[in-house]
Amino acid sequence: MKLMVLDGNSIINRAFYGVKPLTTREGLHTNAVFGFLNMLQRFVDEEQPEALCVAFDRREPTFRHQADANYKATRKGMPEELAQQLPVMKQVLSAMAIPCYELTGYEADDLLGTISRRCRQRGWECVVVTGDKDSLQLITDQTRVKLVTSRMGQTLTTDMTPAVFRETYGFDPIHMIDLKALMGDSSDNIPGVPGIGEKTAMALIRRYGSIDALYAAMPDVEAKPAALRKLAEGEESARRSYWLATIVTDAPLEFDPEDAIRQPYRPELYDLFLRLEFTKLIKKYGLSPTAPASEPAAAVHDEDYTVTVETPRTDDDAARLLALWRKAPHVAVYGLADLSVLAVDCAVDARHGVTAVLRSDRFGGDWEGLLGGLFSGDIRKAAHNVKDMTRALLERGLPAEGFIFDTALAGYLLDATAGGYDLPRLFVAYCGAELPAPAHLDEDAFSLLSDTAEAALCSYTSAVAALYEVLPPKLEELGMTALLHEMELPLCRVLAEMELAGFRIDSAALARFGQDLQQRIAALEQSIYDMAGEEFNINSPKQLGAILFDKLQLPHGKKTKTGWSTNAEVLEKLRYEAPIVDSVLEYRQYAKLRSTYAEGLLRAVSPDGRVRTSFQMTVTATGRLSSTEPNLQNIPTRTELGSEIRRLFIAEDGNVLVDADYSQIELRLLAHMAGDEAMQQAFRSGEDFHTVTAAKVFHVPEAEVTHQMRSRAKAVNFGIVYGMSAFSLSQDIHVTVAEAKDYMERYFATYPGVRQYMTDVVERAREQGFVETLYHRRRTLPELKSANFVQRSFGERVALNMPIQGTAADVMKLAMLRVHDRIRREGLQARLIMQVHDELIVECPEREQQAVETLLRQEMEQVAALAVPLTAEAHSGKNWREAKG
DNA sequence: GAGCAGCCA
DNA sequence: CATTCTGGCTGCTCG
Repeated sequence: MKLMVLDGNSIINRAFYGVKPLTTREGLHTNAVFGFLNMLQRFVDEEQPEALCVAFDRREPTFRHQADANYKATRKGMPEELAQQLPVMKQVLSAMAIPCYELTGYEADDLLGTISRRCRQRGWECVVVTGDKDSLQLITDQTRVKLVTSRMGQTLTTDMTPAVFRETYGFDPIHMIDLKALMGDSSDNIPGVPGIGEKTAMALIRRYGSIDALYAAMPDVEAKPAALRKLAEGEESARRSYWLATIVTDAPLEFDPEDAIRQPYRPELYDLFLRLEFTKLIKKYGLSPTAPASEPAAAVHDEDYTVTVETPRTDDDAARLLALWRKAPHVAVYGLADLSVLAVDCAVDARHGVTAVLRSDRFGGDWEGLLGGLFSGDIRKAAHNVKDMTRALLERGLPAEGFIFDTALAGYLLDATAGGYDLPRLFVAYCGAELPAPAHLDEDAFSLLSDTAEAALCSYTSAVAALYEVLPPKLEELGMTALLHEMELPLCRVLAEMELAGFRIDSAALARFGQDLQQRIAALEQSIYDMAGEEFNINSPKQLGAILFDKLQLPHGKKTKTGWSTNAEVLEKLRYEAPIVDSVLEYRQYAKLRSTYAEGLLRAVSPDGRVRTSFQMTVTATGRLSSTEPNLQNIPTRTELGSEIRRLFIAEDGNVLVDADYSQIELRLLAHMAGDEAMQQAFRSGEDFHTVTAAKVFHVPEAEVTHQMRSRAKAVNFGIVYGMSAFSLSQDIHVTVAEAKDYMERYFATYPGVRQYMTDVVERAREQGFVETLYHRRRTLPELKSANFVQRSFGERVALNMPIQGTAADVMKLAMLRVHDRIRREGLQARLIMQVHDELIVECPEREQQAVETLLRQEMEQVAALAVPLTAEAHSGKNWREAKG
């Protein structure tokens, strides 16, 4: 028979810090409970114990505290969010019929000791699960300690048997007590022998086994004279520490291993999980409600307007609804991400509406037919997050047409810096009321809580309908109607197809690349430790700073909020001070490539060998897209090694990648918008713009522009777009502030229209409270009115940058629509697969390569008519790096 | 989650 | 006076 006993406090503590905060609608914190249950499940699966129980600490002082005033005196209390979850955890365990033990005057460790001993007496095997190394002293042939550690965000367990322990420590488990008696424990405030550290203590215990044997051998103990003296002086402290560190195995606990034999869950577990909103767990544990849920009834929304809620069950029901929807000027749709449940809100007349709740689990007819009808072009739909709905539909081979409005996109256009556009938030902001029903909708919630989930779904759908009444006039007022209908909405389809297409990646090669890096990292790690004279976590800026600036006394540069900066810029300057710095820089480079790119990307590869990013349309303040899970817009390119990653993004067999990018689109837009004749002329000349700028700024013929002159001109060119100061420019190109100021002065003299534009745009922004792009995308700028200099300056830089970056984003979005459309019109198999702000990637059969290169260049260049030419270059290759040209 | 670091345009 | 260049996302540490 096997019993597993958990150290409740240790495990819940790990769960708390390992799981991101979760709160229920009632405001109950649940992350630690959730994490605990997940870990518990894992342990049970691994061990399959016949009996299971949990031991907890009590708050009251223990016998150790009473004997020693200092014991654990420096311990910090647990955070309130965690403390709240302890009683809940115990309730859950009780509902799972898992006994919990706690005993006044004793710590959980003592209960673990006592429980494991009783198991031994009964001839049972015992597994102690804890994150606390103190318990290792309990290891015997019948008692194993499952040591839980967290590394890199995930939970690892090590099974410590007597053999594994000896292998690791070099002495028997019971002598953990002796070790602690010598070295002490700062977190528990156990003194040990003052002056004896881990290294010495380990060596002594390995040699002598116990403190009794050690002190018996005095004064002939093999140790340095200083250590010997400390040992002699510290004997009393060591004996006392030994006693404090010894776990009790005979606590007066009413316990018999039989008590912990597994029992079925109790019925109250369902309600408890419901309150904790653990709907996934309800399903996983196969729980069901004690009382049947009631059927939904018609919902009355307000006095004059009645809504009937109905759920179609047959094809006849569906046909009737489809006919109704086709006649209506529009309907509002909202549904679960997997389209298993949807609600469609439709006004029948001024006083009456119908909300249809389409449930695949309740529908007996042709479900695909129903969805196919609903999402065809002859029903006009307002929805929330059209791109995601389109992706879900296309993924299932269904049509995705007739979307006439997107509440999330509208919210984004109206206020690009609002921070989020979920329905409850939009409803409060634009309809001035809370959403009537709570917002906890996912597939699991739905299958379990039909009435509440349906009510929530209906209220969400009615919110979409209500927002469709209020938002369009607001958009119209700001001149953004076209932006929504001609740019953002049609782009949803393009992006959905791109996401679905994905990007093929050579995952075997990526895995090898990661392993190579790992080897290099391991070697560097060792040499860094050698140079530092100790082991530490190189990934921790705090620990690294301590080594570099305290121990090695290297000069420190910039400070951060928490200490001295260790970033690449600082380390670069220290390169020649100490060889360790170079190794750290190299280590950082490899570690970044390995964790973010090799491992990170591998995690995201689908079984078909492609990675599928998700494009976010409502995140950036300027109108750009962003890419998440994984982010494919920041794949390395600047360093040789980094760009190896790009080599692993490849075309399908028989296909090529065509990569087209705009050349200096932001500067060209600046030339256009600022109306600067000289700058426009420079672009029209077709010469290299940075060289032309350098020639003008430094008053030399273009042929005499040096590499350094060009790169400085380039830095000024880019800096201008960001509203850069002379100080930052000086930092950037490593010259004095005075020189930087001089360069900027000469730049403005060369392109006077730019200075005028910069003054005008900020002034206009101050008057209007916003800036906008050529296509009327808008960003409000309350910062400009701030009394705080930092805030106001930020506002000014944003005012300069947003119209340029934002117009570039608009132009690219329009180009994407045109490229997508032309590919379709020409009947090509090519498909757009990526966008990286000024770059588009198309994957196509080899035979289409020429046509696609031409098409991309033409559509990108001709999408906007500006005072300067827009130019795009296209290159092809078998992989991304090659296609970059 | 905050803070740091580092990757992209 | 205190700062010092826009817009993103991810991984890691610390607690």
